[in-house]
Amino acid sequence: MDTADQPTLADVAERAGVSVATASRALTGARPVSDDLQRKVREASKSLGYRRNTVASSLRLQRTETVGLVLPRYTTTFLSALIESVSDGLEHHDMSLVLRYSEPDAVHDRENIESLIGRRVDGIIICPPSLEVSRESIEAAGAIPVVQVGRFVETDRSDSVGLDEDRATSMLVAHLADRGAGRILVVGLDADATADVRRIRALQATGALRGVSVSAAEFTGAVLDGGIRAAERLVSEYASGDDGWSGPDALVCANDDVASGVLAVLRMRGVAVPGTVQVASLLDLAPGREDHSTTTLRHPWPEMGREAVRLLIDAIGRGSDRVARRVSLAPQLVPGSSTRP
Amino acid sequence: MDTADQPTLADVAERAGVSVATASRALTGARPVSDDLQRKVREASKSLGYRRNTVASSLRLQRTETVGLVLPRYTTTFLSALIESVSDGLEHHDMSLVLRYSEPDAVHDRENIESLIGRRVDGIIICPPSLEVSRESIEAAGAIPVVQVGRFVETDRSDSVGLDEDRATSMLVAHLADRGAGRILVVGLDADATADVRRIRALQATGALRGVSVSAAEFTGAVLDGGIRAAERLVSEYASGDDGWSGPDALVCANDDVASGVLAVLRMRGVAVPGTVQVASLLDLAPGREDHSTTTLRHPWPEMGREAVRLLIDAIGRGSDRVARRVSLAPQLVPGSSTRP
DNA sequence: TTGTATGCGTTATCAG
DNA sequence: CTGATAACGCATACAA
Repeated sequence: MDTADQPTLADVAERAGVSVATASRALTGARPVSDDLQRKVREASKSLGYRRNTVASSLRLQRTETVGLVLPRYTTTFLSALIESVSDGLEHHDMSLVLRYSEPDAVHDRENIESLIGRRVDGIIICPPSLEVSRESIEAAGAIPVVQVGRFVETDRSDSVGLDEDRATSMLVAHLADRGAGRILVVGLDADATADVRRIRALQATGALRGVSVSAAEFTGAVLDGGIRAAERLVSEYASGDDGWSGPDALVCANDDVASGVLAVLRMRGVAVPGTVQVASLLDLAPGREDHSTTTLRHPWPEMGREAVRLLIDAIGRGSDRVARRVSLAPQLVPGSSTRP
Repeated sequence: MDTADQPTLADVAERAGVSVATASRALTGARPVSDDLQRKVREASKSLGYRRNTVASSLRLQRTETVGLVLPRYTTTFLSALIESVSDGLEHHDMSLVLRYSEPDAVHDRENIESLIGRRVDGIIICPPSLEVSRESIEAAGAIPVVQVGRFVETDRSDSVGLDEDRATSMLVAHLADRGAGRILVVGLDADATADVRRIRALQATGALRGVSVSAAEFTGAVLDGGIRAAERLVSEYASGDDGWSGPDALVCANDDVASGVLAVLRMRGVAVPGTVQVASLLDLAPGREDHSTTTLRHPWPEMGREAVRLLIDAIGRGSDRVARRVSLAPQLVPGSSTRP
């Protein structure tokens, strides 16, 4: 049996006793077809188990109904949330998703883009793996629309969607200030890293508006252990005798991990949280879990994915004359028992 | 400027002063081309920024160098590990990955497959979202090779790769028995669910070989809270006075979450772990984290992805005369402080 | 070794 | 409304 191949439109047409043109029109609905032939074609199609060959169609239409998604290979919950929402969004437009991972390495990144262009994807969504390196990859895309998500590399024409960092910090500072904080210490941000410096400055800026002082603790690492060490230093420095506390009245941690470490130590050493010190985190590491032990900021990855798709579809539709758009999404403040009610 | 289009092979050929055939041969290396023309074509190609149109190529070759990956939409770390490893594996073969999520719903599942067939993917890797529903979807793939991964639906021709469940349970029981356990209680498995019943039976079977009794606690849920409740019942039932314990000397939990709950309660109530009772988990929920607080089994998702790709590539190469292969991978035992050294 | 011509499966154009 | 036919861009059988 050599009929293993999929039936073609010609097969359908023959079976229905019409031309391929009519068969095509009947199936796509691009042009009106008489009810009679319409029915015949549909029947023939069904009885043969015909499925349109997307490859041929793409070649003819110069459009693949496909978008490429390029992600750095951090195995985090964030990125899988992003993948899912992008996949979802595309599905609504009957588009497919081709996925590629990139190392933080120039050539590989570039190859990914090239390969996607070779496949003639209609658009690309990329989370730039490296801020120094990805620009030219992105620009290599040329006429095909690109949307950056999460991270952001300055380019001429690409849209981007990211977190509204200022909003994030101001939400958190406001939350603490509203609950009586007057002296905030930042834990787990590295004053030698550009991105972290920006965050610290942003915290200080909003702090100033609320009359709250914000300073950064020495960097001890942005993981659980770093939180533990930072908290132990705090306790040895500020906890005097029993229940006395001359330290900051609020701690802002880089993420939930750090906050967990901090919380564990403070409580173990008898420092009341949130009574004496409030603790909050800038980044929810496990959006799945709904334990409200720490007040934290949930980054809107699913929403970012949706927005990226929206921008991309729009850009695809609109052709080449566009202006770069940047959309920033606010994080969600998830109150927990580490700050006052 | 209407030259926004990508250059075609014809453009390259013209620029190099050769026929398209020669240009094609020079670039693909399918047939020998004189050094001189070889060079000319390469140059022309580079200077024009030519990139082979994969769509046209696929149509001609009847091969897309693409595989579809269909996943249920559980946002777990497991699946992202799977995606990554599949993506990796495919990359080694210069193949692309098109990703689709499926609901546990028949029509949607079927549509995914149909869409992939329409795109003429060379193969499909699928984690069946529902054991009842996916069979016909899989069989709809017809001539194109399918590999199931993680879950397994009985079909005629599809390969599959999964966890070696028997091996998993026996590893865990052996680990506990080697450390003196003689009476194991299973926590967090549901004696009313088929899959769980099989696990319980498997535990009992290996227990019998080692002279260890295995019974299952009443099902209180397979999450943290379930572990807590189960442990509290145990304590109230078996903890007599101070430090007396007449209960099981080992607990096997459905997953790390349950184990965490159990551990917290036991330690809080003064039951020594692993001194009096050892605790282990059947499923490592956060393979990323390296906290060794619980002895647990790490499921080999990355390896499963690799294996799935291997099977698929092989099946694609081999054509239609194949026999269904099933490969089972052993989990990795990660010792932690909840069992004895 | 190189060139010419054909077809992969669809869709759009242009006549009827 | 319908049909014949010409692309889409590439790779190969066949001829030179």
